[in-house]
This record gives sequence, C-alpha cells and structure tokens, in this order.
Amino acid sequence: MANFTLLIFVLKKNSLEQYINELNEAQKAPVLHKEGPLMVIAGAGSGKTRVLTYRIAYLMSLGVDSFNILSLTFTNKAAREMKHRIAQIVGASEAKNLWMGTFHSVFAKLLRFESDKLGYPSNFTIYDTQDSQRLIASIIKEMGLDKDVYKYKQVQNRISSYKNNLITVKAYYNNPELVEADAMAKRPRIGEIYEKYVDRCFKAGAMDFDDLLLRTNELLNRFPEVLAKYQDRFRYILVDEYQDTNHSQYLIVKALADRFQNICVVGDDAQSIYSFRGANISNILNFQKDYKGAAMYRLEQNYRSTRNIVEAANSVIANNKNQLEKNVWTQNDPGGAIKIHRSITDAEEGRFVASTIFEEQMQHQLMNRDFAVLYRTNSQSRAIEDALRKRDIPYFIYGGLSFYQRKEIKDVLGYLRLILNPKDEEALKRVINYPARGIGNTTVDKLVVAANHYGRSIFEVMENIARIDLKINSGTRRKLEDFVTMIKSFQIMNEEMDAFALAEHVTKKTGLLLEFKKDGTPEGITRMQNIEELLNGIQDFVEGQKEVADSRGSLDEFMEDVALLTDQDNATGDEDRVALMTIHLAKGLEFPHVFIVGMEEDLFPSAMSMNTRSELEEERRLFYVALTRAEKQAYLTYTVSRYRWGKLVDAEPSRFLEEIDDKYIENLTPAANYKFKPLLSGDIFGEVDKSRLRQQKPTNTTPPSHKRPNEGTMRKLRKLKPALGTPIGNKAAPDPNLAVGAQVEHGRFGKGEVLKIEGVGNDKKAEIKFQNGQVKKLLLRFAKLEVL
DNA sequence: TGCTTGTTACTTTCA
DNA sequence: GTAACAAGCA
Repeated sequence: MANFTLLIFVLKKNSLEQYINELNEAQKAPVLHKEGPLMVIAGAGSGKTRVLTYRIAYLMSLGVDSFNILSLTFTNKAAREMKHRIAQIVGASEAKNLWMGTFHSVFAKLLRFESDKLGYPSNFTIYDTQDSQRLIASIIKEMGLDKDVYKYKQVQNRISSYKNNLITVKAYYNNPELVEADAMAKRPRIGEIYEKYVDRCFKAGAMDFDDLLLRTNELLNRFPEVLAKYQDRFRYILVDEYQDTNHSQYLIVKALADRFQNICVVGDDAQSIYSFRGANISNILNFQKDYKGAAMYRLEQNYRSTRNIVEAANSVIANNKNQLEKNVWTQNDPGGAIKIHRSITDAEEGRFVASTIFEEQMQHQLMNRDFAVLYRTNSQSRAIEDALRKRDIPYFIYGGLSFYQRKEIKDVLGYLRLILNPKDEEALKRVINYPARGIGNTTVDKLVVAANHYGRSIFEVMENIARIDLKINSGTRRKLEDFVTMIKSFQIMNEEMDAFALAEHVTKKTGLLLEFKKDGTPEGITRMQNIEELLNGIQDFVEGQKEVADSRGSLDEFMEDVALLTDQDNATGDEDRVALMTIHLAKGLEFPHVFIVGMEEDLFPSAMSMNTRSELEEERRLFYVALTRAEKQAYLTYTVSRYRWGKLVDAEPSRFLEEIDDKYIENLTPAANYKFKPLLSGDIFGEVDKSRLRQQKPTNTTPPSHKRPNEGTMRKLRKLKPALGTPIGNKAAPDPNLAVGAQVEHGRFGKGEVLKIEGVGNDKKAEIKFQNGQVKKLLLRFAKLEVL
C-alpha cells in the first residue's frame, strides 16, 4: 500500500515536472520561487494564469498543506477554473482544501465564522448595490432632504468609496477635509446619511459589498488573536489581478501576509480598469516598497495574439504616462491588419458585424464561438443583437441585466432572505406587499418610523403590532399579522425542508407564481420561466450538497453566497455562440476574432471619463484590454450617428483610432456605402429634416476648437469621407450669429426669438420664445436651428 | 389603498 | 428606450 501511494506520488511529481517543463524560462522563475514576497508583472496573453496554477501545484508538491494556501481571484469563475486545473495536476482531493475565490466570497465566508465578534448574526444578509441604494434613498426621504441635491446613487457612490478607503463614520467626522468637501459640494449632511445607513445595515443584520472588506479589516485590526489565527492559516497567499485591488483589499492582504511574507501577486498595470470602484493602481506600482526584498518577475512574451495586434496594442498604451516599464513581444506571425470600419448608424454597424461573421465563417469554416463582440456600454448590445438575429447567428450576452438582478428573481430571493433574517429591511420592504396584499406605502412608512423610534427592526415591530399604538386600522393590522404568521411558518419549515422544497413552497404559497401565471403576457411567461430556472438552480445545488456528507442542502447553505454570484458564474460557455459582452467583462478572456464596436468619442472614451488625465488613461487601458483579447483578427468599428437616449446623435471617431500606428491598420470603408445611400436621405434617418440641411453651411462645419480632432484624425476623416469632405453633425459649432435677440427658425416650432444663452460646449442652451407663444430651452447640440 | 397614467431622468464599467 | 416616481382617479 505504501509503495502504491509512493508510486502515485512519483507519477504526479513527474507529471508536474512535465507541466513545468512546458513553461518558458521567464514563467518558470516565479513558479519555482520558494519563500518570500514576489510580484509577477504579466503582459497580456503571457500565460499568467498558468504561472499561478503551476505555482500552487508546485508549492503543494513541496509539501505545503493545501489548507495553508489562500488564492484570491477576480471572479468566482476564474477560481473554479484554476481549482479545476490544479485538481488535474495534483488530484481532486488535495485541491479541494484550497481557499480559492474572490475577495468578497472568501472573506464573506470568513466573516460568517467570526460574525459574533462584530455583533453580526452568522447568517447576515448581503445587500447588493440596489439594496444599498434603496436604503439610502429612503433615508434621504426620511430626513426630508431634497432628492435632487442628495441623489441616492451619488450618495451611495460616495459612501462606497469611503468604505473602500477605510473611512468609517467616525473617521469621516474626524477628517475636516472630507466634511468640508461635502459641505462645499452643498451636501453637508452626507455624514449623517452615512451614519444612519451604517446603523440601519447593522440593525438589519446586513452587510453591503464594501462591508465584506471593511468588516474583515475591522475584524483583523480589533482582534489580534483572530489575525494571528488567519496569518497562521494562510501561510501562502496568491493574488491575481493585483492591479485591480482597492485600498481595503490591499490592507487585508498586507495584514494576513505580514507574518510569513509569502505573498505572490500577479498583475498588469496596463490592464487596470476598475478604478471607478476604488481599485488603486499604486498598489501594484508600490509593491516593492511595501514588501522589502520582493522579487520581481516579468512575463513579456505574448502567446495569444498576432504580432500586428500585439504591436498595435503597444503603440496605443505607449500614450499613457503612468505605467511600469514593460516590453510585450511575440514570436507569432504578423497576421492580418486591424480592420477599421465606419458606418452610418449603429444599425448598420450591427449589420457589418453580422455579415462579416457570416462571411468569415463561410470562407474559413469558423465556429460562432470564434467571435466576440465587445462594447463599452451594455446598451450597445441591442443593435448588434438585432443584426445577429436577422442573420440567424446564435449569440450569448454576458452580463447585462444579471439573472440575479431580475425583479422576479429578487422577489423570490427577498422572501428567502426574510426567512433566514427577518431583520433584513430591504427584503421585507420588497416583498411585504408583493404580490399585493393590502399593505400599502403609508403603512410601511408608519412601520419604519416606529422601528426607528424603538431601535428595532420592522419585523419586530410587526410581531408586536398589537402592543404598539400605531395609527393603523384593524383590517390592515390583521394583514400584517397574517404576513408575520406566513413568514414564521416558512421559518419553521426551513428547519426540516431542503432549500428547493422550501423555495418551491414559498413561490406557491405567497402567490408569486400565480401572479405571473395569470398575467399571461410574454413578459409574464419569461418571468415564470426565470423563477423556474431559479428553482432548478436551487434543486441542482441541493442535490450537489446532499452528495456531500452531513448536509441536507438547507436554505442558509444556498443563500450563503448567492448574493455574490454573477451571470458569468453560470454562463454555459460551451455552446457554439458568438459572445457579446462589455470590455470589462472580457478581461481575462480571448477569442480568435474580436469586434470592438462603438469606437467613438464620448462613447469610448466615455464622455464621463475625459475630465482628468488619469481617467482618460484608464479608458486607454480599457482599449488595450479590448485589443489584446483578439488572437487572430481585430475589427474596430465606429458610426457617424448612433441612437443614444432614444435619440439619433452624431458621433466622431474615437481618438484611440488615431493612436494606433497606421502600419497596423486597414481601413474598410466601402465607398458604395455612401454613394448609394446619401447621408441625408430619408431611408437612413427616417424623416428628412430640412432645417438640418440648411444648417450644414460650409462656413460653420468646423468643430469648436476644444472638440476638434487633431490633425491626424482630420486627415483620416478626409480619407474616410471623400464624398462629403466635411464632417456632418450637429456638433458643428452653432452659428456665431446666434446670440440673444437673434431671430431663428426651428424645424418643428417655427420662428422665434432668442431670449437667453447659457452653458458652454455641449451643454450650450438657448432659451427661445417662439411665435406660437411657447418658450423653450433647447440644447444647441441637438436643436436644429437656423439663424434668420 | 391601489392601480393607472404621465412625467422625468438617466445610462459606465462590477462583486 | 426604460425604469422609477408622482399624481390622479376608482
């Protein structure tokens, strides 16, 4: 027997050696690095996941206990895949004990163990962003603040960034700069909102996403013995995508790694694209300062893309000032040029994508899954979808409205959350009157007031409704009592039933399922199917759990991390479909043929990210990520006009197009496109707008200087638009004669007089009194005005 | 109280 | 194009 085990061990060791021998020298070094801190700067497509995987396997082969290895990844999916690959090398039973997952999921698990120390129940709820926003919105309302000044989304954003920087309510008040900054922004009561929000979350037994990290920090800081325990446990820590860690995550890692200093971080500063959620690129830039004697390895050989793509991407990223020195190169073939295509509308852009996919497939026998379409914003998927559907090309949208964010799913989960944690305020408010059972807003408001007054949860107030004098009539009180009884009956069932049986019962008993059944509309049917899908998912989970010993697949097990799941986690991926997703979601993936659509100013780079150099640099890194997803062929497309906010808006080519060195580019702009479909004909734009024709006087078509593309872009524009010569667009400077007092004519409103002009650039507005008596404020960017 | 209707503002990206 | 919200009516 002993010999037998030894034999297996030798075999495994051999296979690991084989694996390691497949690596190049640059990859081998960090894999074989033994003790002490190390950083791996890994260029796009340089095999960083491999390095991480093999390093973990190697550590285990050296005798490091898998219980002592903590590996933090960016998505749950990445963790699963890595675990799977490690299992192939070292065996499933060994791999099982690794701590591997996202920061959020790993530390949520840890917090559940230690929750009592922080005064939380171990089955605390995890509030998602929507829950947080709703709670903040209601706090703002309760405080009687102007919701136009205190926009709940902005406030939530602010609180989130405080938390990610470990600024607690107390720290906030102790920091005059912050307090002053909010006061200056005319929002002096942010601190109060923050305080109330934290308080309400705590009372609801809920943590938001940021709390999972903040409270972990709190736990490790306040309880040295807990810190020691986990330092001892996690002797080897590996962090993937280190460039995307925020301050809170950085501190957790630093605290845990402090004792053994066996920390390995992998990342690429050129692919840091999450600063909007607090990611701090200096974490990676300062690694060697933070960890004395840290070894640094670089992976610079790209195995993924053609030489053209690699070098084009290099030429783009070279425009960023703030970066680590790095020289990504490849031995791959040069491959074809990057193809740039211009179209008239987003619909046509979609048609180009669809027909190109179709033709490429015909010519080269390619699968659907060889193609991906990447975009900056989710809303761009629609036009692409329409075109693909027309050509019967199967596709799959990743992300978008996540399954778990759908209303009907959140409704079901709301009930389930409430069963586990009746203090969960957001879940309660969501389901208390859905399906309608005669408990309206007025009643809920009264309950909230009472709950705040007594410092109790809403559910507790409802339980004691008979003893509290609220101005609630007996009929409503009866309904409240019924609701409480129902939830309590679910709780009792939960003690015996498995999650699936309970969830199924809940959807029937509450009338949720019936609600959609009787609806009968296509949406109602989809919703019902979604609920069924959720139930199936729960059933799968329960069956999986039951195979594991001593588990009955109870609800709390299921709910434990359902809040941290994303679409990506259950995306099938093995079907043959064209992939549609945002560039952010595409990070870490690769496809033979990649379309990057919507290469337009204000869209990519996003209009909201052009205020500072660092924002723009992040957009550029995003473009770098997009380009380097492509293995063989990249297409960049842009349109001259696009539907945004339900309106047709003119667009100009992205500055990033200009930044690619010309020698890597091929312009595909068939002259036929505009020869046969004149730009201003009705068949493209719908109704022809005569006033618009008039506005296009040669004298005023030069964009205002701050908007004018540089000379290179202008040159390309001229190349691309021989038939027109000058850019069409309402972004052209408004007529210089347009001033207060000027007589103007509007296509729809008729003649009028300019009363006032305000704003600058794109926001320039004119207040106009028309002859029919109407006074309107029009955005000059959109208004089709002619000066008379 | 609840439903329908109209109005408004918003769209960046994620766990 | 849509989702959230307020106002108005049953």
